[in-house]
Amino acid sequence: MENSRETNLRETNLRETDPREILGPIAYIYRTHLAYMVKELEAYRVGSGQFEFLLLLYYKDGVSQETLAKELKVSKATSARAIQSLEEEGYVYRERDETDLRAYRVYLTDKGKEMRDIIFKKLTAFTDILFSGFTFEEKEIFRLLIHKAAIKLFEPGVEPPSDRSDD
Amino acid sequence: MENSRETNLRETNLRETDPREILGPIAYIYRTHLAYMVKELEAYRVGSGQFEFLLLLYYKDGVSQETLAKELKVSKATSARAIQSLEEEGYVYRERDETDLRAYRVYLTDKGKEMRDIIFKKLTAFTDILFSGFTFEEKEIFRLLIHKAAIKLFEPGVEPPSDRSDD
DNA sequence: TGAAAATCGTTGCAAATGGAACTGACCCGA
DNA sequence: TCGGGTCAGTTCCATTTGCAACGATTTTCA
Repeated sequence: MENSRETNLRETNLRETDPREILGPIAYIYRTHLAYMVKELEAYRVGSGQFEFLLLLYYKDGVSQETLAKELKVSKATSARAIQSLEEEGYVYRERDETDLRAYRVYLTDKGKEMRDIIFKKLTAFTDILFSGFTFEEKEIFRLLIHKAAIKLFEPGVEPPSDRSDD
Repeated sequence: MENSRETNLRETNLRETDPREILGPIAYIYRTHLAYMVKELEAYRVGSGQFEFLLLLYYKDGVSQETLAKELKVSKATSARAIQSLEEEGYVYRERDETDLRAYRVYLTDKGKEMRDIIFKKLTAFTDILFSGFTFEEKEIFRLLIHKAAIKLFEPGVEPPSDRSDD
């Protein structure tokens, strides 16, 4: 909002984007995606919230439960229980952080690493449906824009917009 | 989309889009959005899953619980309980469908209609954060693309991709 | 027409989730 | 160094959710 290029456009903000047209599809895709993965990974005893932790570990191995919670935007209680389940199923193991005895470091087991291709195959099958009819450019634009949007939420405390003086 | 301009490009589908880069941000935005709305609507005793039903009723008043469930991609049990809560709080009321005595028709009360501006204000505040730094064109492109993606999931039965012969 | 199948809604049950309280460990400043 | 504040993790409790079974109604079709 601090650059002035946009404000020079003659029809910049005449029409405000309807928030339902953004958040509705996001919720719909999220729920469909979740139900899809639950069903696909049921045979591996990987529950609804758990595969996202595996996905995160695939490129950030050895992080703490709290880090996982923050990156996935779930409570640390949920993170603890998901890791516990994954540990019981043999997908991850935990070691105490030697430099911080409060924290664990969560690592993938061989079994956990073997799930990578399986999970990715399921995810790709889903995004193939999602993106059927998209050109490659459209996929890239979408990827860039949704990333650009999501990182706006990443700082803690974006959510409380103001004092609730509007009611 | 069916034009062949893209297939002439030399590097069309060489790189497959990483599904995590799509579904990760979607889950993150969804959870942040949900937590945000729960907190903002707590004072009105509108729970986490309930405001989405109100949003749907704002442009589809008088539909059945099952229709609401399908449009929001939740179970009909969840839909029934959400409507029950909204009814107890005085936001909606139900009438039996005269032509189908199994079904209800869910209508907004005056109190429910009054919530519209409040909910929209909260939603807009959230999308303002989400879209801060977006040009108007980017917002529109994003809106179009996410809608285009979501409707791919709308047909029942898209999720089961095939027989599970991959494990 | 009449029985089987499908549809709408409800409820019991199990799983997932967040908030808050709690324990143990770390950190910072007087 | 020691005491309060912070942080990682766990657990209790309440809420939310989906699935499956069920009752009541409607639809289908032979």
